[in-house]
Amino acid sequence: MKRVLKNQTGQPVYAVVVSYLRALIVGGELNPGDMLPSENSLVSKFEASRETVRKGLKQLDIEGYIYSQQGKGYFVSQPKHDNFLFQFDENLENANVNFKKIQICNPDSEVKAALKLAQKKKVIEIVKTISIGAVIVAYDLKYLPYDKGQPLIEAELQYAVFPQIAAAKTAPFAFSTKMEITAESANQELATTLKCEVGTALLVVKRYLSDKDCEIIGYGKQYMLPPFKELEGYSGYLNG
Amino acid sequence: MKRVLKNQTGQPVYAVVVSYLRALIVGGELNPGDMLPSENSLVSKFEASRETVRKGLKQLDIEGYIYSQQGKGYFVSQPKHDNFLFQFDENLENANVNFKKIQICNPDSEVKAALKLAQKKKVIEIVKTISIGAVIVAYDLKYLPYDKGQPLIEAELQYAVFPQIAAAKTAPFAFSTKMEITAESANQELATTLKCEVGTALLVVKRYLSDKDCEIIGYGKQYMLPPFKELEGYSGYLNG
DNA sequence: AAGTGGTCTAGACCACTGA
DNA sequence: CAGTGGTCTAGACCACTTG
Repeated sequence: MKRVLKNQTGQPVYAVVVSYLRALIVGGELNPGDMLPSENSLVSKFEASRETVRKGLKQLDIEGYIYSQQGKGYFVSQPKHDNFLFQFDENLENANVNFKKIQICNPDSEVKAALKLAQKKKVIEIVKTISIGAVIVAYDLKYLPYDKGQPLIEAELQYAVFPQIAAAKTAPFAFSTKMEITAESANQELATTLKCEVGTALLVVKRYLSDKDCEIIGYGKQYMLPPFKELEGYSGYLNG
Repeated sequence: MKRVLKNQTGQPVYAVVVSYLRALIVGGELNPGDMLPSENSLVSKFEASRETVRKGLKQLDIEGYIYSQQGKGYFVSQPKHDNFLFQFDENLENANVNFKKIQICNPDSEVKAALKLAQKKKVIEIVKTISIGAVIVAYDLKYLPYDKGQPLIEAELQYAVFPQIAAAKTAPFAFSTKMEITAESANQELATTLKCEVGTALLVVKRYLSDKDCEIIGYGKQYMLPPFKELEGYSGYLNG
C-alpha cells in the first residue's frame, strides 16, 4: 500500500492513523466483522513504524471500534448501543441539602436484607432532603452497619456523599457500587416529606456499596420527584 | 531503585507493573493526588525498557486509576464513584415480544417535540409489549420520522430493536443515544395494557437517537412495570 | 511456511515543568 | 538547567492461525 496521508497538521502520526480508520468505520466503509488492514500494510501506508501504527490501533480498541485476534488480524467490533453511562449526582448541583436526622436504630427487614446483617446488629441511619429553591426534589436515606462503641461523628456524616462515607472505611479505590432503579408510589410519609400527593409516582434509586471482599458496607435509597429530579444517560461513539 | 519483582508467572512485564501499582492504589498506600514513581525509576525497579513501563502506566490510565501530566509526572486519579454503567435491554432475555401495531400517523405534541419535526410531517409508530410468561412487564413505543412515499416494511420493523432500526439509516457506529429515566403513574390506557391498576408507579425510559450530525432519527418510550422490569447499573474499580 | 498480532528493547528527539 | 512525560524508530523474538 502506498502512503495516503501526510502529517501536515502537527498531529502525532498515530492520531492520523486513528482518524483515518475511524472515518472508515463511522462512514460505513468498514462494518462490524470486517477485517482491517494488517499492521504491516498500515506501516507502509503511513510510512510509520510498527509500534506507532499499533499505538493508533490500541486507541481505536479503547474507544470500542475494533478488537484484535492474535494470528488473525484486527476486526471492526459490534457496536454496543445498549450500554449507557449515567452520572448520578446524589446532591444535585445548585441544590440545597437539608439534613434531617442521624441516628442509631434497629433496621427494618428491607435494610437488614440489603446490608446482609446478622440478627441483632444495629445500623446508622442518615436522612436528608434535597431541594432546589423552595421545591423539595428528593428524599435520601443511607444505612451503614453500626459497630458497637463506634463514635458517631455527626459533623462528618451530615453533608458527606455516599462514596466519601465508604472511603473512610476502605481505600478510595477499594469498593464498588451496584445501583437499582425502580418506581414507587408515594405513601403518606413520603408524600408529606416531598410535599406531593399520595400515590405520586416516584423514581427510586437504590445503591449497594461493597468493599473489595464484596462485603456490603452501605445501602442507600433515594426517592426522586419527577420532573424535578430525573436521570440522564448516554451511549454512543462519534468520538474525535 | 532496586528491582523488587521477578516475572515468575509468565505474565508480560508490563502486566507486572500494572499489578504492582494497582495494588498500591487499591491498598491505599497511594491515594488520590499522590504522585507515582517516575517512568525512569520504574524502569530501574523492574529492569524493563521505558516503553514497557509506559505500556503498564497506559493500562492504569485506561482503567481510571491514574493520569499523567507532561513535565510533571503521573498522579493517582480522583475515583469516580458517580459514574454508572447500565445495560438497557429493550427486550429482556427470556421474554416474549408481542407486536401490537405499526402505523403511519400524525405525532402528538410530545413526539413532535422529541423528534424536532416540521409542522406537517408524519411519523411511523411501532408499538409492542414485552412479557415474561403470562405477565406483561413493559409497553414499548417507538417513533421514526416518515419520509413521504417511503415503503413501510413491517416484517423488518416488527421485531427489530431500536439500534438496528437506526443503523439501517446510517452506519452502525454513526449515531448515539440519549436516555432519560423518569417515573409516571399509569393512566387508564396504560393500566389496561399492562394489566395493572390505574395509578401504579411505572418506570419510564425515553430514548433519543441522533445521527452524527445530531439530527434526531428516532424517539422511543418504554413503560416498565416494577418489580418485573427494573434497571441495574454498576460503578467501580477492583479490576484485575 | 508465511502472515498475523503480542511483547520487548535501546536509543533518539521533543515539549513541558520547576528550581 | 535537570527531570519529567510524549512521540517515534528499527529491529528482535515469540505465539498464534491458516493454507
